[in-house]
Amino acid sequence: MVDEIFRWWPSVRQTRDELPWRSTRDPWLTLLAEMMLTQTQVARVAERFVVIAERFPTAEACAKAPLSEVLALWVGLGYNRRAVALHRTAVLICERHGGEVPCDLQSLLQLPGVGSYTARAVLAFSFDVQSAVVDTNVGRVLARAASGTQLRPREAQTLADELVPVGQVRDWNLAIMDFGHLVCRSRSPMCESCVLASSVCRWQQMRRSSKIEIPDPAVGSGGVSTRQPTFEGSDRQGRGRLVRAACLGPLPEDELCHIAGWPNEHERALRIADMLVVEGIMRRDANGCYQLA
DNA sequence: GATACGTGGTC
DNA sequence: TGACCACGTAT
Repeated sequence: MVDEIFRWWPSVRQTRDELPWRSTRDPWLTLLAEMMLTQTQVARVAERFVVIAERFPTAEACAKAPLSEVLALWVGLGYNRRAVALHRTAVLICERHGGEVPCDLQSLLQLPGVGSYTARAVLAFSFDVQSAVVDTNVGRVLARAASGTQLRPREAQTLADELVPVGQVRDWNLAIMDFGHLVCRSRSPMCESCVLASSVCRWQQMRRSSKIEIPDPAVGSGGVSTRQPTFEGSDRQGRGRLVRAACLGPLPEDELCHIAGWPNEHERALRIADMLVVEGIMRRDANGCYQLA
């Protein structure tokens, strides 16, 4: 599988290398990019990454900035609690590691907002540590091509670790992610032109030798995300509106429900605002107004 | 292990 | 056009 994907990769590599975080191996910028990319599509992160990376070229620069500035830079990306985690992580990197991103898995996992994927991404992309990243794309490739069956997260990680070629950690992880994104896509995978289809891919083998349709092994598999409830009218939608509005100025308590888009649900808006306070995204000022923390 | 978490894009 | 999809971490 490794050889086939590496033979395919050059056809897309140049384009993919234009993504701004691919032109650096700086550990802090890699960590910043991966935290921004958490559950957020590449296309929407690209522009904003350039802005934030320029403002916070080091962990120290981020740690010294007020959280409200980090939040204001973040707004529009979604999952605003990641901005709080980023700021805390920057502070912790300064306190615990002298301002340098740690290069071991355990230390990285201690940082807020850094989980299995992000920690390994930093190791693989900026430290050349033997390590495999399993994001939704990689998880899908592994389930379909390497296994042919659903994988638990642990199994997916183990499989991924076994594949990493010595001395090509960064390139391999980028290549398999690109492959999952562009060829082994979630919907309508390009099996017709896939370099794995004729030989390696277990799912294709099963489909060829079976009369009935074989279900996609990537569905519900480890590392592949599950769907979520409707956004319209959800708490998340109201939260997003409150945080966005708070970037422009303090929010009086009695206006919260209108800003959240629920004119008749004052209680609900207040509950959401208080959740934002608990999460460290907002705070109540002396006037009882809500503003960015 | 189920659920919450934001926004923009596709069909 | 409204349901569906991409996209990891924390609890």
